[in-house]
Amino acid sequence: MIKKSSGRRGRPPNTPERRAQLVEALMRVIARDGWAGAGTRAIAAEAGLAPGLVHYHFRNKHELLVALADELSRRGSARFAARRAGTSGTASLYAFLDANLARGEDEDTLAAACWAELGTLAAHDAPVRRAWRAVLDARRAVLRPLVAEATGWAAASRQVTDACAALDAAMEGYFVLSRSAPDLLPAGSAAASLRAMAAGLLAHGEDTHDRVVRRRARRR
Amino acid sequence: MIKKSSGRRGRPPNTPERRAQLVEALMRVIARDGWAGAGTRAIAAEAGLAPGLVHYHFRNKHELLVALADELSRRGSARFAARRAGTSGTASLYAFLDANLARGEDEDTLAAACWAELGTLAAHDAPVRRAWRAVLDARRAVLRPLVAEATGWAAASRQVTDACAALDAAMEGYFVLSRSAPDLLPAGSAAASLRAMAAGLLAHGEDTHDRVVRRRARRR
Amino acid sequence: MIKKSSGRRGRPPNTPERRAQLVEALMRVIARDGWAGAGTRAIAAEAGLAPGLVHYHFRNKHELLVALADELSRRGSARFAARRAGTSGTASLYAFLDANLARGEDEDTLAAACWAELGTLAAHDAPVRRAWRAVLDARRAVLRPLVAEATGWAAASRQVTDACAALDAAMEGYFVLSRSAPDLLPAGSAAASLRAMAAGLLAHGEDTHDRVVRRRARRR
Amino acid sequence: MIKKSSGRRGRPPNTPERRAQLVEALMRVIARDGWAGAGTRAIAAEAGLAPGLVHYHFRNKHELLVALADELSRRGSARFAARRAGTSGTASLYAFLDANLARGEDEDTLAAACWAELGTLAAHDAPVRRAWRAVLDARRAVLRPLVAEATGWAAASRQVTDACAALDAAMEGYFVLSRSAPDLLPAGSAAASLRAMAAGLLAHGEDTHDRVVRRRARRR
DNA sequence: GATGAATGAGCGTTCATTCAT
DNA sequence: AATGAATGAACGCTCATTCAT
Repeated sequence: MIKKSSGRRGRPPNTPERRAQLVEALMRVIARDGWAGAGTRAIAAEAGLAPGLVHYHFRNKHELLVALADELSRRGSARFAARRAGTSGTASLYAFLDANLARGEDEDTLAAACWAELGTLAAHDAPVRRAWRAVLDARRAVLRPLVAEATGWAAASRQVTDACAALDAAMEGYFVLSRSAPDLLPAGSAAASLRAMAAGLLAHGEDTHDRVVRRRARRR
Repeated sequence: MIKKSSGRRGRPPNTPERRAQLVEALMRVIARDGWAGAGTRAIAAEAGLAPGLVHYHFRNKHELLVALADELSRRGSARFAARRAGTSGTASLYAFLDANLARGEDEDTLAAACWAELGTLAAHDAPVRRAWRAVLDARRAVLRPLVAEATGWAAASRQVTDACAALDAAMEGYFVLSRSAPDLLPAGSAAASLRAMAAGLLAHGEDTHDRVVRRRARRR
Repeated sequence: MIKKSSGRRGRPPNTPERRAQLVEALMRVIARDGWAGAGTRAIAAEAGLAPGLVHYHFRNKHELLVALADELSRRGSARFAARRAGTSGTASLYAFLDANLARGEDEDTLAAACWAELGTLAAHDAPVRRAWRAVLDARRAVLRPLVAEATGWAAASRQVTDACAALDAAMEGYFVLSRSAPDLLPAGSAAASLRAMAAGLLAHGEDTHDRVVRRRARRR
Repeated sequence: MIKKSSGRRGRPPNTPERRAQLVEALMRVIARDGWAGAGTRAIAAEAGLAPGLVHYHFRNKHELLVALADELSRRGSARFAARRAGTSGTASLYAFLDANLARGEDEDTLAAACWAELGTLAAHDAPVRRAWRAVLDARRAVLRPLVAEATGWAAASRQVTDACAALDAAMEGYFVLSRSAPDLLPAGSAAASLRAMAAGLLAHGEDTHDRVVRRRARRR
């Protein structure tokens, strides 16, 4: 039971810190051993806490996973915010992609590994899927206007939707490959290739856009 | 050693059929419940066989997983072979991409789901990684010349390597998303977007290629 | 197929050969891996036969173990018969002890290992105990008159019984130690020490005998 | 590393008690059903505990077995210490033999049965062999000076070594026979016969000793 | 809040035994 | 007689979860 303040007596609640501590430990364990290696005991040990604490501060493992998804979301947003500063148009879009895949000081290997793992876990576990999906949707809410701005298309258009999906997919795939076959990804190639793919998508959408517009014009 | 007599009489072996049957069952179970749900008992039940049979026909679970990787490889090769017939140049490349992602009669949802699962499993399990990687390498051996042919670049060049990696990543990501968030992928968008991204990669490589060539020219 | 003659119709029964073959294989497996390592498949493999044959020629594993006990008994009797030839009195007794423990051409390491294993198995398995006990009783029937002859005591006397038990125990223990701690038994020490222990038993019995006789005399 | 906080509060550990409880249960199960019957579930049931607890308090079954060996060693030492009090020379040696085999208040049937089982297990299982052997060596370290004192021979001499081995073997064998054929061992015969055998060994060694001394004298 | 024991279901695997061919 | 597949119980072990202290 998460008793929040208790007024006077008793010790001060430290549940938020403990939860953060455990989520942090979970990230490290997943990055090292995958979800299969993330038993409650292993997580607690990684956090330097007693095993029983996991279920004291989290109802169950799902909740811990959901908390992890939130943390990943926060980190991603922060990275993007830092990179976006002062950009606009296509540059903003590239800043978004770089925030996810570029090597550098703000690169977050742990988060990438966890995100890849979550993507697969989400397939079979409804609560996890909901949390993972929430993050994805939040990210999409950021990405969509960027694509719209970079192209001039309507944010709700099919072209934008498809391009966003494609970029999501490419990023997801890079996360997976960078864990399971890192030697296939020359350092720095991911961010550059992603920009190139984005460019291809925009150009393609452009063509489609033109065709659609022309077709509509003809109909009149 | 007495040669097991080798006389004819006796029950005829059926291990190949059983192995295929079990691999097939494993695909269905993984597609439905993920690797975490693919216990030996569940696999046997899905195949309609007794639990003990799994370890009668496979030395252990890893071997079953390796057999699955082989099967995925075979299926992928077959799909591509069918789609490639009579094409050349960029069309062959597109045939390759479509073989992996296009909707249609030859689409293989089960295989895609398993492949996504394998990609994550491979990160923490050396034997699985070896099997998975062998498939990836085989696929790369097919993809590389296709990209080279479509662009005129040297097959061993950095541009080709990066483009292949990018296409691998995009496909990988589409597999993940199509399981965990299928509603985000409008039917048919994957194959089209992948072509667009490929085009972007080729154009980008073209630029790089030109720059490299020009730089070399200047050096003289 | 090892079809021997076929007389007329049907094949000639070869169950006795097969049984011998399997018992022989069992001895080797037990000597190498102990009873715990003697699975039916391992036994069949050691014999170069198909797994199913074990239960074709034996009702179950117990029966195989009983057959092993018989075989051990036959071998022991044969070794003693060879060594006894032309001896009498104490020499016969020593021939008996040597037949069980002396190093030499007729030494049977496999049999010794199996006998040690059987001794422990017999404790918890009634059918095995019966077979093992039968062998022990047969051996006792040989040993008792030897002790009686070497000492002049009545074969049915308590002294003889105790001496036989002590010799049985010492032999049993030597079998165990020679497997689990062979380096503690200097080559050749077993047979010599056993003779010395036997001598001690006979002398002790002598004392007891005298005391008993004297006591009886006094009573009159 | 965060030091697990080490605050006082929390459930007090009880692993030592539980381990003792489980070792005790293991002894009973082995005495009743042998090692083959000593599955983790059976042991836990005998101890009145949940099955999972076995592996909570012991890393694995081997560790439990090693703990059993330690316990047997402790019990044997205690019995001997009690019987040895105030004795010297041959009487101490007899006290040692009686501690292992005499009937009486301090007799430990369970321990004897387990020791017999361990002796056979040790043959094929390296970790068990190490534990069993450690006990054997400790016992030998006690026995050797006793024999040396009772005879006046050098503790490191071959005669002493052989005599110790013979006594070890005899005790080992009595343990086996007392389980698998108790009716062959009249109550009380074991301890008496063992003394007699020991006497025989000492006398025999005496002869050998004399012969050796004489031979050396002649050489001069 | 915190600790570490307790619980029991489930996992991969082995195995004696039975059965179809 | 022989072969090799089939069966299901059991094993050692792990784990999320619960609970007493």
